[in-house]
Amino acid sequence: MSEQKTNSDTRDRILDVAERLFMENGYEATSMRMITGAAEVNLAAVNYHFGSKEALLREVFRRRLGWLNQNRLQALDRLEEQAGGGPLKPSQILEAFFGTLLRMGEDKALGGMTFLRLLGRTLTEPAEFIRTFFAGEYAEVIDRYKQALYRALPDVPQAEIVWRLHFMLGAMSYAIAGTDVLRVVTGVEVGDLAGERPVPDDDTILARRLAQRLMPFLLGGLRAPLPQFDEPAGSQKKELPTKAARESRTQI
Amino acid sequence: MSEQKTNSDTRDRILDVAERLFMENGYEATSMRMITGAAEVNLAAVNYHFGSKEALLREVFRRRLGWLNQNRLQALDRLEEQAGGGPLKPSQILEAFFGTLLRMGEDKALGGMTFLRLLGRTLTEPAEFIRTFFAGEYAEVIDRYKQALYRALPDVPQAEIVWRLHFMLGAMSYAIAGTDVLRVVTGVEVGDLAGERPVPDDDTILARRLAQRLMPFLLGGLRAPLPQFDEPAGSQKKELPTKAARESRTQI
DNA sequence: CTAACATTAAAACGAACGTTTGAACGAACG
DNA sequence: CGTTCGTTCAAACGTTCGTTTTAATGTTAG
Repeated sequence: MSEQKTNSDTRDRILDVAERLFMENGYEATSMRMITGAAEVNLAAVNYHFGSKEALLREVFRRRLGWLNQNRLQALDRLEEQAGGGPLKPSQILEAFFGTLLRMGEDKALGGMTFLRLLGRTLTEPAEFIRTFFAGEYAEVIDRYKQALYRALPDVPQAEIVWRLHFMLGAMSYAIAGTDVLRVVTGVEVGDLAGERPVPDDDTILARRLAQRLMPFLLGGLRAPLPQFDEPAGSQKKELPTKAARESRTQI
Repeated sequence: MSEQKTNSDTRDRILDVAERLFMENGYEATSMRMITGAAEVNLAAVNYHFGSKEALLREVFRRRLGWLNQNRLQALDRLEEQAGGGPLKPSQILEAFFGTLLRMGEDKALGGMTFLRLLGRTLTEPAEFIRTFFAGEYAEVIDRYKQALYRALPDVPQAEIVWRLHFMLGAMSYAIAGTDVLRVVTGVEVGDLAGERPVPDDDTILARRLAQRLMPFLLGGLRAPLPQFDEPAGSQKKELPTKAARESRTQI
């Protein structure tokens, strides 16, 4: 779906270019002159339209995360409504959370894989203003999904669920960032598929493949057997933080 | 003969401080003046001892990754020897790969959690010289472990294994980076445990907890049911070795 | 002691950074 | 027409960046 972006507008051109360059180089390594140069606008345009470089980055994310998290909440609303008060299946919850995100990767109007990669790389940036911003943007969504998972997995300690949500976010972030040592893999995958028929788009294929591979992995991790704690026998562990810290390596 | 007398003071102090500051601020946002100032050495000392800022970062990693990947290889050697030519268990492989890393987090002499966090955050940095460096440092280890996993999971398509190795690396990187929206979790965990007895160290506890929680998750993800491919044409996408295509790409 | 070498010190380099300024432009409107 | 107002422009601001230079200071061996 060819979307006619109003690229004639200075403001949008800056946002689009900044999104790409921040993804390619990171925030610090991307200068205002690189952005305004590539967008073919005046150097002062960023400060005029957004106020500062930090505010520009925030706006780059806001226009995408707004849509994303809103749709995540709606997806959860829909599921809970059709469940009629009962708990959801973990797979449904993961599909709503991660599927909504990964579907952005297939839609260029929503930023496509460019935004997904930017998001994955920025989530680990240590800059304080970035962390603060993300914390605010994600607060409600994370809380809602955490509650949903608590209800979906009543026998799993809540602390354990939070850890695993943490791990799932990491697996996804890293995978969509796609900067790592295994990068070639995706190339192979896409290459294998390329000659079959009229390809929609390399990034679109990648996004679909990624979703297809990632979701079973996440679900398997989420539902993995719990680590063994030394506890009084027959205890019905609720949320209680386990007392004994095991020195021994986990026997998996 | 000559000892390492020359590397005694200034050089090591720079490395220690750089490790911490790169972790806290990222590579680009950490200036030479911040490093030399905190290390209480002259500004020119970095260029004298290491040549450049890039070379400094490489050396920060080299002194840790050398130990890490060497021990990873040794651990794998040991397992394969005692298996006498047979395949290893996936849990053994993961323990060797991730356990070796996570044990660094408990040992201050090996960099402790500071280095682990730095590693997790740097793995997603887009700078070319960083990616190139990591690719070289990890090449042998990744290849060896990939082969071990292929043999341990003969019924799983190799491409799928690589994807999941990818996901596992992500879950671990993100978890040890510890910058994300769920950051509070670790604080709660550590706090719950703190008053118990003479605490080894907050970071040590965190490293142990992390290993204990992460390993079952990774194993669950690795062994999750395979995704079903709903390919329109043919659909007998059994995904056997696909020999030619696989060898066509050079591994990292 | 002296010569040679390795390290540290202070100062400066040019380049690039994010941001600000003040003028110029162009459409809108009375 | 003149005025206003949102936007764009070229130029410069002061600061900080990584690196280099040159001299001073140990340190070691002949």
